[in-house]
Amino acid sequence: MQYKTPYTPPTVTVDAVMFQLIDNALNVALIQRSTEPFKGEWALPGGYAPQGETTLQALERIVLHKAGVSILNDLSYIEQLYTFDSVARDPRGHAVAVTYMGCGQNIHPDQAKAVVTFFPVNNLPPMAYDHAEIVKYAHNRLIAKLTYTNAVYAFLPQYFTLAELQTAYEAVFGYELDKRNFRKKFLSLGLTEETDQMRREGAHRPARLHRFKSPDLEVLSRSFD
Amino acid sequence: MQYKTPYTPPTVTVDAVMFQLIDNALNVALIQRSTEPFKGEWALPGGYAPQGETTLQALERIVLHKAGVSILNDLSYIEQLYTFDSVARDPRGHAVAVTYMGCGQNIHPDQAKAVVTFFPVNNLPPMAYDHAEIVKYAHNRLIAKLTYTNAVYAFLPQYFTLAELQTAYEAVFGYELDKRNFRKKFLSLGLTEETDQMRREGAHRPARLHRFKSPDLEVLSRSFD
DNA sequence: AGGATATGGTGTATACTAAACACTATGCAG
DNA sequence: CTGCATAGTGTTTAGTATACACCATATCCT
Repeated sequence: MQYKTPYTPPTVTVDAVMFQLIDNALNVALIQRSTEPFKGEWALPGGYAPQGETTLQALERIVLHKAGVSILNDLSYIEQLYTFDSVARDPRGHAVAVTYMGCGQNIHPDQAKAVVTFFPVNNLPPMAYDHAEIVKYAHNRLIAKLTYTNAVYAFLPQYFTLAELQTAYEAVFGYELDKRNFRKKFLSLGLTEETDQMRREGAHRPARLHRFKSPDLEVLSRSFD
Repeated sequence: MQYKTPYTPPTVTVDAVMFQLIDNALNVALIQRSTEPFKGEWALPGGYAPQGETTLQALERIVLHKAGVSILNDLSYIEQLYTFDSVARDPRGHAVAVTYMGCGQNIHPDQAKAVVTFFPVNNLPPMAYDHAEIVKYAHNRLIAKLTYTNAVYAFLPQYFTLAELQTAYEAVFGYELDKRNFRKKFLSLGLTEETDQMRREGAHRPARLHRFKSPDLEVLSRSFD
């Protein structure tokens, strides 16, 4: 298609919403901006996506550089979230932000560059741009994902107890579940299997460790909760 | 963030997947490309999104120009679908495509520019780029939307029969529903109300017309089918 | 006028899923 | 050996989903 004026694309940026459980609470990774605009404020890690790289490739490079986290290696699950493009969202001018959401169970920032800080989703600091809105959107998507897929696996280590599993759901959903009903329903999905290992810790009965049969994302036939 | 080389954004394009029911079948609006690449092939209406316009504004302008359809006026529902950005998807070079999906019940292309053609989703022609994949993705999203929201309204006129309503669900889902169970379940959602109007057509008992109480998209508490 | 036709409209029985709810089991610490 | 802290387990009841068949009624035709 021809334009009278030469075609100028908008700025394209990428941002990552990275979730992790810390102390049984759902947390998000933020960085403190070192430059204007919003210098000193908290923001999602992200940056400019140039020609020739996919947005996911750009995000991997940028988040590794700015936050010391490899979204490909440190996250167990990642998906595109939404593309935010209101003209006013960036004070420097029109920017189209392609956002991604992911979850990990043990995000280890490279200590040399570890400027990333985790905040509980229900106790977030004021954030730059429209990033508070993006985090909220991501949280809603995450709740949906946990109800119709096996995505919880992304928060858990390979071997885990049923109590840990339930806690992961509760942290994401934001409310408590009944232990007996939870186990009955979850186990009936057949996603996991018992192992012969137990976890012994503290002055109480040890817990059996379970693991997922498949490491891949599956859509459930009967959705969960 | 600083780059050694000046920042060059990728090309940003927009595409629309517009659904409509025709003869009780789900159809998609396509146009025949008039220029290379893929000249003569069928494609989703779309084009370049420039700096300074939101992607939705750009889409409205482009689809009106190329297909004679106003997505804002002719569609009852529109939402962002996904952003496709594999580097290889456009033979001219890296393009990021922000796609939208919408539904209408009476899409009237401006006849002077009416180069848009509707194809049934289960009998699509070969399509340019990755557009076949995009349509499939949109169809899956649409099925999901109809199960957990009241989005069917977008396919129906203001006054409709329960048979038409059921047909809309069947056309999107791709399978038939039981009439009695359908009515029981749907009516229990309380989204619609009876009117005192009837539709008389053909040699049989007339059907009562219903209408939606609210014209807005709502997420259902108990999802449908 | 009355019968054929074509679609509109309705109910019940059964199976399954969801929700509420409390006690025993077991390893460790003291 | 007792206390403690978490692990682990079943039943009852209510609600939702599924399967399934017949009567109602306006029109058309003869």
